[in-house]
Parts: sequence; C-alpha cells; structure tokens
Amino acid sequence: MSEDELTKLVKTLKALANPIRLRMIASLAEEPKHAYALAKEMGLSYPLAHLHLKGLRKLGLIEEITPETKTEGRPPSKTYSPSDFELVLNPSKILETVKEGIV
Amino acid sequence: MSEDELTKLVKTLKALANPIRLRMIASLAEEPKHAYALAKEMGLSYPLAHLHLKGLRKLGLIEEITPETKTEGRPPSKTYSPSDFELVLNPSKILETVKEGIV
DNA sequence: AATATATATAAAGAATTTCTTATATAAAAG
DNA sequence: CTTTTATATAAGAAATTCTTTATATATATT
Repeated sequence: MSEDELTKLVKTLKALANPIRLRMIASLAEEPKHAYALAKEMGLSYPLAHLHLKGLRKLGLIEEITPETKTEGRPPSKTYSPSDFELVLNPSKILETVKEGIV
Repeated sequence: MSEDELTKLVKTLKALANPIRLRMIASLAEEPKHAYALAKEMGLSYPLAHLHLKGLRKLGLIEEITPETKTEGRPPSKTYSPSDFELVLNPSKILETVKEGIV
C-alpha cells in the first residue's frame, strides 16, 4: 500500500495549510517545548494542540527531542522541535511529482 | 484591509493542497490550454474545473495567456498557463512569516 | 489532600471544502 | 438549425476538517 508522491505531497501541504500549525512550527523553531506549554502559550486547549501536533508529527514535520538539559526536575514530557524539512514547489516540480512512476 | 503574510501563505498552501489542482498545474505546465479542454482531459465536469481554476487564478498560481498561435479559427477562449511561482518553505521561513510586521 | 502540570483519546458539533446539478449565454461547425 | 465547443455562476448535497467537551491517567508542588 505504498502511497504515491502526489498523495504524500498533498498531505504535507494540507498539514502546512493551517495558521495554527504554522504558528506551532514557528514557536517550536524559536524554542522547542512540550505540548502543554505550547498550548498555554498559544491560548489553545490542550486537546486541540495535541491533535495538531499529532498531525505534524505523523508527517515528519516536527519530532520529539530528548532534551539533555531537563528544564526542571519534572520528569515525563515530550519536547517537540521542527524537523529540518525544506519544501520547494514550482510548476516543474509539480509536473515531476504528478508524473512520478511513469518514468 | 491588507492581508497579512501568514494568511496569504495559508491561502496559497490551501490552494495547492489538492490533487486535482496540482494535476491541473502539471497539465498546464506541459501545455497551456483552456478550461474546457482541461476538464475533458482530466475527466472532470466543466463547472468543477472552472471552480478549481478560479481558485488558482485568484491566488496568481495560474494566469491567462494570449496565445499568438490561435489553435484553430475558434475565437473566444481563455488559455491558462501556470505562473512562474516558486514556494520555498522550511522552519526558518515559517518563523519569519509568522513574525512579519514585528520587525 | 488539593492544585497545577502533563499526557492521551473519543465523541459530538461546527465550519469549511468539495462536488454535482441546474441554469444561462454565445459562437463555430456540420 | 442542431450539435459541439466554450464560458460563467448559483444552489444544494456530500465529504472533510476543525474545535470543543468530556473522560482518563499520572506526577509534582503547595
């Protein structure tokens, strides 16, 4: 059930096509943090933040990092950071993606 | 009512986050054509094709071109071609976009 | 012990997007 | 003059996405 490139691209674009998710990536780019702190900072309910983060993580746009410097003595918390992704899109790239496999 | 960069980016990403619209751009990149021909080629109803094209045109992702070589003697028809856009997106760019205006 | 921090998920409702059907117009070809 | 090519839009249905509310669990601080 290997997914084609076009489907994958559409999923990635959908994940990015949302102001909350973009602001999440921006915030985590400034400083990695965990879901709860991010939710509070952004004025979102935790379940909503969790849902958006889940979507971003699923597509590999953010990842869990193991912070060497534990912020406090408090233990279980997943710290998120943006993945080092780069998306470049122009008409030729789109044509290539749509035509994949036919090669 | 000038729209901020983040809103504009989200709109562009939404416009691109759809398989039909991506295939449209790909098809027009291979060869510019008008809406009716594109709809037939892609197996879409004309109203649906028109709707998607309208969205792409509104965001400047495709444009009407005036073809020097009229395909046939048939006159009124808008020929579409992808605009020469390039979207580059990575965590830093997203951070910049989210932070616009604060500069 | 109670409160704040922290995670996770499901269910229901709200909002948005997508798609079809219908309608209208007009010119060229057969 | 009927069919094919061509454009444009509106209304409603269908599907998807987004958001809230509720529930459950567990540790740390006060």
